[in-house]
Amino acid sequence: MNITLPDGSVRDLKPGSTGQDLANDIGPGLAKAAIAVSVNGIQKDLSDPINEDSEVSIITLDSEDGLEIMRHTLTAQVLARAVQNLYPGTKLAIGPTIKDGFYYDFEFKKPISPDDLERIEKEMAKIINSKSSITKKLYSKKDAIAVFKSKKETYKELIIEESDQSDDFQLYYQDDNEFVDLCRGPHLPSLKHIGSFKLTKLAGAYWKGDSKNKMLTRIYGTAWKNDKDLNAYLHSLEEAEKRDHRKLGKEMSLFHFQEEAPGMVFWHPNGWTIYRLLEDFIREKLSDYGYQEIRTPQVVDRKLWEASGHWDKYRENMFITEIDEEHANEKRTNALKPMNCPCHVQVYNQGLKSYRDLPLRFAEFGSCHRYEASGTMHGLMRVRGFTQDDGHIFCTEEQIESETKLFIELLSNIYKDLGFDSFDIKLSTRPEVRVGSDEVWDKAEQALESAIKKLDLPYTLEEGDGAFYGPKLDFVLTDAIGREWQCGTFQADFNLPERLEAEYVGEDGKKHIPVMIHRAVLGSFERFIGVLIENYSGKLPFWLAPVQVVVASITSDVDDYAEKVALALEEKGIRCSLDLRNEKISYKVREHSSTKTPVIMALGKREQESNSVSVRRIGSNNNESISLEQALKDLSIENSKRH
RNA sequence: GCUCAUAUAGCUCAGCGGUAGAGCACUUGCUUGGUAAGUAAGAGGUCACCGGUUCAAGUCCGGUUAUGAGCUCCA
Repeated sequence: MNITLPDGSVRDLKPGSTGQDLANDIGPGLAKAAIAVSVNGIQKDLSDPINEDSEVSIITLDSEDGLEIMRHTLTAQVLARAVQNLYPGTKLAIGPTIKDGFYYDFEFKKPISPDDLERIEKEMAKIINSKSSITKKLYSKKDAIAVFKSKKETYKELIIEESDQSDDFQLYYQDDNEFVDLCRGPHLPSLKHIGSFKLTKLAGAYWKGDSKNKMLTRIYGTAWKNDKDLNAYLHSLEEAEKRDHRKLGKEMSLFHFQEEAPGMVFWHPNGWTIYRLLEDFIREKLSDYGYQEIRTPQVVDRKLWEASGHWDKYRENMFITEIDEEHANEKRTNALKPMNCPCHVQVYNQGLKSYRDLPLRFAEFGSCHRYEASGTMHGLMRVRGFTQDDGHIFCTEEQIESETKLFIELLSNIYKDLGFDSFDIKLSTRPEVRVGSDEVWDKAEQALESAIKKLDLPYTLEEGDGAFYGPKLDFVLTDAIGREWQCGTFQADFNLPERLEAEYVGEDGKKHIPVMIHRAVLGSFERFIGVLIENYSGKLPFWLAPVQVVVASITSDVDDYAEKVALALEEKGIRCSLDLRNEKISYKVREHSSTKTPVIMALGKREQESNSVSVRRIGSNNNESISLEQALKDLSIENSKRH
């Protein structure tokens, strides 16, 4: 049979030859490095026979695929075996690979602590040292279940039982031990191929990801080809930690949280400056795109929430308020608004609307409160009190597509100015439980999809992930350590307008129900600022920096000149602070650099005599001497460019 | 909400049964120094909160609250 290699060359091998035979045939170096093969795009064990003409590539640890196989073997064959050696009776659940590493879920008889990880690592090293070969056997469903039943591996049994496969269950063995694990493979042919690894953390995880199920213990780890790669990865994690907005928020004095108001931000002057600048920026953009800004109440009677359906479906997330009985002369229950939409419909409903009024775009920087589960809070990214750059578009079904297109343009435009050149779009389609006819869903899903396609943007489809009231687009940004955060959103809604009796008079003179589109670009100011800080590592662009320039005197003789320069900057609308402290200039430079001030102007006798300034930019070790006049001109221009 | 962990000075952390510690920051003195830490002294803590064990509790145990990492859920 003919085997075609990735470089196009063809080798003639006997049918039934294995990947290892092929590697041997190519050369001794590869024969040693080979860990698996890809046959016609499907990964196979090196020991699997190849029976017909195929395109085959040999996988080694030099490829991402190879690393993944190694991580897989490490978790399923080494970590799992080590844990069972040390803690007999521990049940195995699942152990997949993830980005840069792997995890394994166990049910321990007694809980273990993070200190145990070191012990497990040592046991793993011992197992790897045995350099055992790994072999696999195929079992029928019945036999496979019997194997795991005898070992009391209830989770494995369940996995096999629930599988629709009837035979060829792959069980992997090591040659020096009776350890066995079910696996779809492929695995390393031998433990000698394992590179460098480290167990990183211990956490709970629900069986099958369902919070109704039992919580298992998950051990996370990372693995690389060698120590060098492992250390580089660990170092990159440390670097990412330095960008954490919670850390930078403290260092730059942007905001804080405290026990009395969990999940609610205390904005400091510096942080609030960023917030306001961002709000002004968005306000201008919205106005350019035909939105009218409104403002609606924070505390609203439960009657409205009952009408909107929130009281039924969302109450566990709402802060409910009651008026002190002693003082209230009316008894009513209110809720802090968790969303702005019902209030926006109230504004829409004032006065009769004609089809000529549509699309009608309302915007509100709406302050919302949601009682989030305690474990979900995360710095600015997930809070209980936040402000959305919310907006609702009332339009006809026919207008959905053009509104989608217009919105994505607005969003891309804003994201680009704020330093995000790329973002992920997720299109979520109809869920099983939903309102509205299939025809309307068809139309809405098509409208959303066709708008993204016309803009030639990549997107991923999340089938069945839409809201019960309509399909949606989510716009996702990534934080310093790779966690994804949904920021922008665009959701068509066929439900709420009807519930809250929104109408318009159509061309036909009859009343119709408009479609309502919920949309936000930033999502929430809080989250977006968190992502923004991490994306810039705190080094915000000039226009967004809370303090744009620090004017620092080198000796006290030039304090007067420094004051003059600061005043001139302020007159140009530049936010500056004056540092006349009795400290050396290098001390001042260090301090202002660490708080990420974009520009430091160090002023000494030379500058005073020539009416100039020395400009030092954040991130640069150089400084440039220019005339004060030129500096004022340059910085004013820079300040007016908002990107 | 669940699992595990953590909570000591403004910040970062050490101390883990026997009179509260360090570095930085802060205040004051000396120093006027040219681009990432000049120098000396001083001040600063009900060791998150509530209870228990003990002659004695930051230190051991239990609970509460908050925070962190995951899981679940979401902007």
